Amino acid sequence: MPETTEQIILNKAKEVFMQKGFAGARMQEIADAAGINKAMLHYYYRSKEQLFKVIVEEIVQGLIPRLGDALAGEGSVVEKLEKVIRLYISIISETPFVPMFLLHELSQNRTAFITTMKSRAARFPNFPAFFLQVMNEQAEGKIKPIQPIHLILNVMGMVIFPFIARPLVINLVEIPAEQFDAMMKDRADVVVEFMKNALKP
Amino acid sequence: MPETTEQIILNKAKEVFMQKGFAGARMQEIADAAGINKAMLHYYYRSKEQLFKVIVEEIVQGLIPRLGDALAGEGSVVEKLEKVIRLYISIISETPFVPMFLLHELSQNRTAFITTMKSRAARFPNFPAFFLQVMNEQAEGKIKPIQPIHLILNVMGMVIFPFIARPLVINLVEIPAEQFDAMMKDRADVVVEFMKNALKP
DNA sequence: ATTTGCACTAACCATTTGGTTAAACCATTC
DNA sequence: GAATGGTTTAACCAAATGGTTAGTGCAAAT
Repeated sequence: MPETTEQIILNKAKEVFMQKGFAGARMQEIADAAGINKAMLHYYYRSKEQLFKVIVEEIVQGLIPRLGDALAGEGSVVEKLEKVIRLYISIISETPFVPMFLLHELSQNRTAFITTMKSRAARFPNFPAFFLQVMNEQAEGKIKPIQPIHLILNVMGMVIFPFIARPLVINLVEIPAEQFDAMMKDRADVVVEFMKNALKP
Repeated sequence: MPETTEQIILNKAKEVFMQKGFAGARMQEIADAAGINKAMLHYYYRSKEQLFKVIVEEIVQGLIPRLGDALAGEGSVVEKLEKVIRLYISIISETPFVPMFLLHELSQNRTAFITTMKSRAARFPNFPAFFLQVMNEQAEGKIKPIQPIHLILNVMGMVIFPFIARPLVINLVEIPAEQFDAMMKDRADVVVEFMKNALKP
């Protein structure tokens, strides 16, 4: 069964929005990519803003809950962080434009965008509980002392940065794309080990 | 002595471009911010593209050489990385939009932009030499084994990520801006220690 | 005093861009 | 087979946007 026009539009729009951002995306380009008339975009999704919103909701929907799951379950801090690292690197590997897209749009402070994200991210990972666990394990001497927020910034930074810095590494450090991508296969293992070493008391 | 109009334009354009990106920036907005007629922008800088180019050149100029210096001098791997961490966190703290701006524009693959960056970043930090040093110290057992490229991705990720994720943390994790910024004051110390622990053999 | 040349503005222009409309197409229903 | 209703298109529209132009103001040079 072939995709419905509505679906085709959504998929193509996702590609264009993710690579160009809201400001850089053109309705005409989306229509061309979808192989349909520009009027169809408005027929199904009313406006650029609206289409954008639907896409953001979809993306966030598929991203936040899984992070929540990884942090909420059983396991030590190190075990949970390992889960988060492996999970996110594997997700992002399949949709490498997502991080830059979300972070860039977030940095624009478009209230509509932030509202949309908030509504979809309501059940945002249970950070407070995780922060407590970090402090407890530190008190017990199981891991080196570090403020929880810094810890997750460190981990998320190591996980996400390579994906958004890929063009920088490839174009300016001039490492060939294939070599870079090959290297990224080991990335999860490397980050997990780095994190474990850094936390070992 | 008051700033020249040319300078005012450049400064205001820098603000607008850095916060909105090339696609999101409007010539009219720059003109308004500079308190002058839109025609002046073209009088001094010919076109949006041209103005953009000048700004990128300025930004890159003030960024790359200093990284080169930090990596080129004397000192062990850990000492050099500590220098890089402290240097970049202090630079970015004063111009927090720069990383997102550069990374986002880079991700757009606008050839003009990449060419401009390349020409200004020609003397890019002497990475090969640093990579060698890393491998030597590993062979001597001075630091834990890790592929050099992963090591710098880890460090740069920890340094840069917090700045580009600031809106995410503030808006979605709902940590107040002041609290976040206060925390960032310790950031360099935290990252340095994390890195040292992770590399300690 | 007149000319010269740079700085500057108001008004304008052409193109792009998001969005609309009226009509055509086409399968299903009556 | 005519009517119905959702889908699609070509053509169009108004606003926004990057860029231009003709001319004004004004200080320094002649």
